[in-house]
Amino acid sequence: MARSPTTSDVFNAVAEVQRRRILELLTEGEKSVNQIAEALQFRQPQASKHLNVLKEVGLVTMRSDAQQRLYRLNPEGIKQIYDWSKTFERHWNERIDRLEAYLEELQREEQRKDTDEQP
Amino acid sequence: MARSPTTSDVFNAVAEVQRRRILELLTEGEKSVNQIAEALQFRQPQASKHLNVLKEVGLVTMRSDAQQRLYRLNPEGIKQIYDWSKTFERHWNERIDRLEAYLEELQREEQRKDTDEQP
DNA sequence: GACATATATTCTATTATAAGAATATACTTG
DNA sequence: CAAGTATATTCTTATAATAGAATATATGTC
Repeated sequence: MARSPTTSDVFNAVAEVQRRRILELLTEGEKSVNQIAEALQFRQPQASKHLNVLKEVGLVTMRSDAQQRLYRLNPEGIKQIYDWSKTFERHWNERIDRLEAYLEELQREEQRKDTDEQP
Repeated sequence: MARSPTTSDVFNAVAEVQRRRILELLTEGEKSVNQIAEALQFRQPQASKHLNVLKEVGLVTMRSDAQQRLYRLNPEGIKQIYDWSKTFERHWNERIDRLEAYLEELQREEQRKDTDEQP
């Protein structure tokens, strides 16, 4: 079995760094294919291909204006990734909690040492 | 040029749905390779291979206990994905704001119609 | 050391890119 | 309709991955 197609879901679509760059660029607002290609330094066909993948998984929407195709970020798609990653949130928070608890413990030890040295 | 290796970063690593399932399972706590394989219904070699990818990108850590290899979730890796997706947060919030504004506008229109019908 | 348990590695077959080059399509304007 | 502009599609090449099967490695026990 081969790897899942890039169009199978948002996770596969954003695995490609160039497509993440497109999404980041589109936070500035709607852009044409050529604007995207120029800004990110790739050739027009590559821009079209990547945009098509993003469109298929719903990460962008497209509208036509004369010859131009204007692509716009569809944030709902990225929210899927956000929601999934957020389900792990308590795990890294717990880690930070444990680290903070450890640091506080160190401080208490330091203080105890200081007061012990007093007499 | 081919697709980036699955070990190139966390985004490529979690593109595979089976690896996401492993991460979700590991939220329950540290587990051995066989426990993971059994819980997720894949064969031992596949479990080992997926776990190795996750380890290489830092999404899990491993420790040895006799013959067993115990894998544990490393949430920092998922936080990278969370942080990236979170930079788009204002976009889906704005969308919801616009939707709410639109719904309120509809309601006001309904009310205006109702009062117009009164006389 | 022989045997059992737990895990990792290797090999194969199938599938799927991603970039580049060339070409095709769609729309606009003179 | 011819020429120009903007974008999409096709074809090629090189690379990579996933599952399965078979095998190798490491550790524990008798």
